[in-house]
Amino acid sequence: MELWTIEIEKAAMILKLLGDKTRLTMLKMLEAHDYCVCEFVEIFKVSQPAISQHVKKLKEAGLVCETRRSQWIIYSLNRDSDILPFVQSLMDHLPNQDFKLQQLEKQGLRISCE
Amino acid sequence: MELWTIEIEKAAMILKLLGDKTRLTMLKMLEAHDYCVCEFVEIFKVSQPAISQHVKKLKEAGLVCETRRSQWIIYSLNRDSDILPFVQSLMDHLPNQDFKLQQLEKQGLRISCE
DNA sequence: CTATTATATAAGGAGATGCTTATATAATAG
DNA sequence: CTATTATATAAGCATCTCCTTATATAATAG
Repeated sequence: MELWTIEIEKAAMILKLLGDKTRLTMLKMLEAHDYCVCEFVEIFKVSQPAISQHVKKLKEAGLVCETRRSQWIIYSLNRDSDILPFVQSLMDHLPNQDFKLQQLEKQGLRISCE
Repeated sequence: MELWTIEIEKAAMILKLLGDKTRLTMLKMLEAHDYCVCEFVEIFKVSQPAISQHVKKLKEAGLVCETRRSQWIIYSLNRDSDILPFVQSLMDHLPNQDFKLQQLEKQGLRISCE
C-alpha cells in the first residue's frame, strides 16, 4: 500500500519534465552536489544557452534553487519542493553520477568560489 | 540505499513515454484490470486511432501485452517486463483509477467478451 | 456473399521541444 | 571607465509529438 499519492496530471507533467536525459542527469547530480551552469556546459557538451534553458525548466517546476556567488550562479536541489518526494522515489533507482564530478576535477574545471 | 538501479538513458526514455497523461493513466488502469481499445476510447474521449497509437507505444516498450478475443483486442499489463519494477515504483504513488471502470459500467460500455 | 464492428496504419497538420547563434545583463578585473 | 567572464533571453530552425481524417485489415452477424 502506498503512503501518499500525487495527482495523475501533475505526475505526467513531472515525468515529461524528467523524460529528458540531460535534465534527469542534472537532477541526479544535484542530489549529491551543487553545480554552476559552466560546469554543466562542460559535462553535457552542449551550448551554454541550452543548459540555461534546461535549468530554467527545472527551476520553474520548483525542483531547483539558484544562488548567485559573485559571477557564478549555483544551482542546487530544492529540498523543500512539494514534488520532491515523487521525484526522489524515481531518482533512488538511478545510478550515482559522482564520476562526472570527478571527471570535472581531473580536468581542473570544478568551480570553487570561496 | 537503493536495491537496484536503471541506466539513466533508459530511465529518461521511460519517463518520456509516461510523461503523457493518457498513457500514464492507461498504465495505472491496466495495473488493476485489462481493457480493450474501445473502452479506452470511451474513457479518454479521443479518437480510436489516437488510442491505438498510445497503446502501440506502450506495447513497443514492452509494458503491455495484447490478446485478441473475437473482434476485440484486450490490452493487459506485461507483468514480466524488465522495466516494470521502475514503472511500478512510480505508479505506486498514483491514485487508483477504478472509478473510471465504474463510470464505464454505469454507462453500460464495459466489454465482457465471455 | 455483404454489412457491421473493432482495430491498425497512413498521411498530414498544429504545436511543442531542444538545439543553435546572436545579443542582453550582471559581476569582476584592471 | 573598459574588457572579460558568466549567465539569461531572443529568435530561428529541424525534429518530434499528438491529434485528426481516411483507409486497410480482421472478425462477426445475417
